[in-house]
Amino acid sequence: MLSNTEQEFIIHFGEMGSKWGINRTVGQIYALLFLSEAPLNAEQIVERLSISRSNVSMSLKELQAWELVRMNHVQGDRRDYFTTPEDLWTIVRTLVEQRKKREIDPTLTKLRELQMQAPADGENGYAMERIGELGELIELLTGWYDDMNRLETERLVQLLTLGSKLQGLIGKAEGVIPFSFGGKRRTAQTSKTSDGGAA
Amino acid sequence: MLSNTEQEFIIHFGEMGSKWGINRTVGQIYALLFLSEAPLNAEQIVERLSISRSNVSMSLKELQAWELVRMNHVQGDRRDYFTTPEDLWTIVRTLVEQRKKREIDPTLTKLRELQMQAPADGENGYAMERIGELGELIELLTGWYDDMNRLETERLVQLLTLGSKLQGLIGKAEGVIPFSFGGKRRTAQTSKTSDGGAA
DNA sequence: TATAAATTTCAGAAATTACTGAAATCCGCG
DNA sequence: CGCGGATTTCAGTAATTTCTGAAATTTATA
Repeated sequence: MLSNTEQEFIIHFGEMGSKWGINRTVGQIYALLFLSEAPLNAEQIVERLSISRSNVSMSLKELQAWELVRMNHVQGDRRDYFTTPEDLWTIVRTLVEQRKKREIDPTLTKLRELQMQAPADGENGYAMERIGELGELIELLTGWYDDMNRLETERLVQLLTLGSKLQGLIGKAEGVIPFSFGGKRRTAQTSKTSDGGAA
Repeated sequence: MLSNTEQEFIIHFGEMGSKWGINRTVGQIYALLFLSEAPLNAEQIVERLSISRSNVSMSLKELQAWELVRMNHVQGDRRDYFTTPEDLWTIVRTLVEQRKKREIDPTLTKLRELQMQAPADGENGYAMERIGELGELIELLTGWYDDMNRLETERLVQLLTLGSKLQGLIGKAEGVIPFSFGGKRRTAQTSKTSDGGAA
């Protein structure tokens, strides 16, 4: 049924999925749909990947929750069919957006929360400093991401293609550096016999 | 020993780690070191996180393999001490570099390999098309990443801060769009009764 | 080289996560 | 309404991953 190429691709994405915290089956189903021109129904996925019907059902739900797969219907067929978006840029945008939503945003929230509830009067200065720095870094990066995300794909590709050539253009805008990352120094405290300290 | 803030931060990063395919303990150790001004030795980590010595040993090895943690030595002390880099940008660069090396590069290699071994004479045209597209997309993105990575941090921050303001400058460079992502159309084949097809 | 501290290895236990089959639910249509 | 196919749920099992303690190894120095 599946060509050798498809097999290998699917297996690769199954393995890759693991490294991404996505389970193997989910990765494989995604890969299968990605390579498939026509939408597939659950039964077809069962056949092609040799996994149980219930596993397919649950995995598809997961993929839909990530908005990586969408459901279609075919006239005169009660079954649900599934596809991935045809446009790869749509896929990239969704992936980044979802990971941001699930991983970055909650972390930023947590960091700000920790800063709020901190006694403020210097209890554990270094840790608070680091938490603050990390929060600012994340905000810089997500701010930039939001900007990029607003661009239409064509513009985005232009920017990406320019790459470092952009560096030349930089001088023309104000050279404002708002944050001071990299300027913090750590006092390399030697901490001898620190094991028995206040334990 | 650990302040409440540190506790929460560490627990958060343990949980986050899971979503990243990194195990909880590894995430927690990293978080602990990140917040710690002074380098810590294995025994101190054992105490603060209440995990076994062997677990600490293995997790530190993993973190070192990722180059996210480095080993220091203190005069007159035989034990190994560990720290995270003080500069957050160094951390970001390492993270991205490592994930690229472990996840993106092997995938690109696999895609190219599949393209090579494909019968070329149109066996399974659509899948091959998609594999090609995906390869090109990844190359565009990693090419851009390489460019950015070459920039010194100060320049990089400038670029990130400018964000979409850059869009205005774009017109000044040649508006060459080398790839045609998003231009492919899928024949939305209806595939009735496709379940019994060639099975 | 002997010794003692520090670290690593590794086999098995514990915990977590993934997967299945059976039953329940849903849903369009006669 | 009730039939039949499609889908979902879920409890139990399988598989995988994580973690530990004990033993082995490494290493600095006496």
